[in-house]
Amino acid sequence: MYEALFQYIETRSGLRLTDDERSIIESKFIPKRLLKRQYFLQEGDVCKKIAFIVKGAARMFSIDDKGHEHIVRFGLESWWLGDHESFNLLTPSRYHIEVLEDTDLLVITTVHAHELRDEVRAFDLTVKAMDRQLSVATQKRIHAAISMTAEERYDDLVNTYPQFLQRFPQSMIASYLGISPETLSRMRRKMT
Amino acid sequence: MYEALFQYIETRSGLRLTDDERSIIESKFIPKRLLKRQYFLQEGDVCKKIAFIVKGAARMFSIDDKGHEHIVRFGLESWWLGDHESFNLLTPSRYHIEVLEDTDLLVITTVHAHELRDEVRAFDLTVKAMDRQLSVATQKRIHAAISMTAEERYDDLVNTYPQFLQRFPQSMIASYLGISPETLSRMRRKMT
DNA sequence: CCCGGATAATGACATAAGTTAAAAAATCAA
DNA sequence: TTGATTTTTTAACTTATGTCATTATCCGGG
Repeated sequence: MYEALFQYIETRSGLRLTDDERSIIESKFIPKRLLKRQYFLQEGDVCKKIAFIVKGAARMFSIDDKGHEHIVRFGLESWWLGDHESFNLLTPSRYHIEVLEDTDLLVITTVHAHELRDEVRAFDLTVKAMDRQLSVATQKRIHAAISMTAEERYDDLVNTYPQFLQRFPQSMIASYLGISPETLSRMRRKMT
Repeated sequence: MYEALFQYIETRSGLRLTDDERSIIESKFIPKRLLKRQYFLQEGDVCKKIAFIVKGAARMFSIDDKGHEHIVRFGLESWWLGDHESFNLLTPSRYHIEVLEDTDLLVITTVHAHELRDEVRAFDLTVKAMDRQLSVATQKRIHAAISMTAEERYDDLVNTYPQFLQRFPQSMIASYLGISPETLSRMRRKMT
């Protein structure tokens, strides 16, 4: 269960974890299994935990006043779940986080995460690497949103995250791209 | 010149800087003045430096194959300039960073920034706080892009960054919102 | 294997936003 | 101040995308 996380930390940090450090990590992360359609976070709650996905899939989305869902982020194996905005500002979240398959998580609280960054250098380096990676990915997504047509954004997604097409239904891909499912369906027909 | 930066670090980190630390910081940041329309970074260059804006304004933008400019980010006093993607991945930047007024910067290299994070704890905390703030802001912007109409996005900008309307021409605001200047002009008329 | 619910595709139409071109207004420099 | 340049506004038209309704397809459970 924890093996995937150790692997992840070693790869990201470029450091080898000692047995001691592994125990520390095990003591701070709690395993949790969610069944398909269960929620990790609901709108209005403050996000006080983040989770490493060992196995499974999830989405983070909002619901607007017309009842439409907007997917801000997907999660798959070795990704993290949590609402950065709520987590960092301690404000009620505007989002839901729902797992789309039966999913195994390793959950850690804010406090434990801070402690762990101080106690295990590899973890601190990992978080820094994640922050960098996230800032790259989000900047790309913003650029895509303001400068590309829906078709170009879809192309981009197919190239960047081909696994999304296998794991998520088309209507959710459309929501992630910020277009209606009908538009995505038409685009796909035209492209083949 | 450095006073604004010291202030910024003390506020963000919640720590007081010693005279020693101030000297270290001064030794790593180089002051630089750019005149209106000069570039801090050009497309194709690798971004190896970031800069703190002491006084002035800037924009980071790309140019697509139709010659249209797309503004990804603005910069004002106490903000930072640099392309995260190029900076973190060491790839050639897809963006230009241009100052829009005569601008005073404090510039630091990647290497010096890393050293400084190790040597001055307040600086490390500041960078962490900045990363958090950035992840909040970018998540918000992504959500806005996929879930709001152009009009709602403009409203949001007016509330979140009212100073933008004073400092940047309307055509650049439109570019930042991902709409044509004509559309923004029409929206504004309708709203009054 | 068939049924029923979910997901995707399609068509007709409505609306939002882009494009092009021209005029009006604002800004800047001599 | 004035003339030149840039920015903004406006209008007519095109294109992209959304909406609503309907049909087709897929898929899992009996």
